[in-house]
Amino acid sequence: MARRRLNQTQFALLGLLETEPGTGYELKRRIGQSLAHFWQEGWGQIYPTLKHLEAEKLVSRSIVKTGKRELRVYRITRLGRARLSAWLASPVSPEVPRNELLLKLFFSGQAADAHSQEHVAAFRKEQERLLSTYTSLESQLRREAAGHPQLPYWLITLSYGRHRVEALIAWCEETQKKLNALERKHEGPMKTTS
Amino acid sequence: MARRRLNQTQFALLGLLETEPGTGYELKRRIGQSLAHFWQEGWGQIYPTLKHLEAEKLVSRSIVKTGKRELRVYRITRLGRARLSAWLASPVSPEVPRNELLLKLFFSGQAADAHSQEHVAAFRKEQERLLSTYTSLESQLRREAAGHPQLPYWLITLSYGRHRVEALIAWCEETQKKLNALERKHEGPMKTTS
DNA sequence: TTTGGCATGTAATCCGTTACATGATTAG
DNA sequence: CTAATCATGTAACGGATTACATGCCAAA
Repeated sequence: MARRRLNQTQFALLGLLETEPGTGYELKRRIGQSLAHFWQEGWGQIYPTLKHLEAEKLVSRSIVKTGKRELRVYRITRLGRARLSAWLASPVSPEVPRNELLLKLFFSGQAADAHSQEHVAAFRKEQERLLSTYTSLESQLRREAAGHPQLPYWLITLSYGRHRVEALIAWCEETQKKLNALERKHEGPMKTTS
Repeated sequence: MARRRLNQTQFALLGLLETEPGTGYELKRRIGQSLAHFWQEGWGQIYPTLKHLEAEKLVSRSIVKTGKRELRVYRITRLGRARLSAWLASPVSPEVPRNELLLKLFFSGQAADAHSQEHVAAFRKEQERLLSTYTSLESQLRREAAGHPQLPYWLITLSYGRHRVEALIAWCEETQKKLNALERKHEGPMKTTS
């Protein structure tokens, strides 16, 4: 019986299907549009998970013929809705994600730290890029989805990203100063030779 | 030849061994003490990875007998140091971690959202707990490791955590207000019936 | 003497990513 | 005509977590 967990992914798909039925391909596109900054799925997850959800009667599949092509359109079932809301009600499991940047900085004190500066600079650039996409996404949402009942929730997730990246950019600023000072300290003590 | 990746974990171990040799068990303890807020490892990773590192001559193992017991003490080799600094120099790979809380909030607009408030409150509590451990950890570090050459780097990683949780607490505050307003809007329109 | 911490590992499972494989339709 | 996009999957790999299994040693 395998007792597969198929964690998380199945709920992402159920949640998307609750809004509107769709094909696997379309679900992937919708993830890219709406959840991209905090969720990702690959084909290798989506199709097997849909198959699994169907086997458990959490979604149903109907074949839609457009010309010669068969589209497999999935829609959530009553059972699926129940499963989804049970998950929505269950507590969020705490996470301690691994952070490669911090691991490198942590160790860079003992080795050549010539690269910490680059790592922080690259990270900062990435966060600044994120900030600008959040900003434009937000104004786009307010324009195009004004009055949509779910808009407030979408803005909440965007705001999370914004708070986060703003804080991390401030940390970069601070860290870059610290690293510069450390570098000067390594060179400084021998005063002006040239 | 298998071409195993053994990503990340091996570098965490090499980095720790660079500071000081140790047993697998001890490495786990050191991770818990110093990297805990951005890194975790389980037994199932540590022991096989040490074995693998030894096979690749990146660490060496020596048996230390204390009474009847044999301790396997690992130390980093010259080759291991080279591998470590190559990794430290390599760019940090960007990550888009999945965020269960945001996924739940995103979907909660369409289902019973009675639980969003609880989720945010629990998350806030967790962040506040983290903030206080960061604060006490920082003063402890400044006291007990004053003058240690790596101290500035340790403080940098702590500061990351602090910036992050402070921003997320602010987001919680904002979000809780929004959710309260939404709830009132659902009840409000029918004015005072009782 | 028994409990808790030290110490070392294996096995199973879960899950995500990536590569592979295929073919239809549509826009240029 | 041909490139991009729509569309659906499978297979292999990588690696993290969790459970399982074992036994020493010190302190209460």
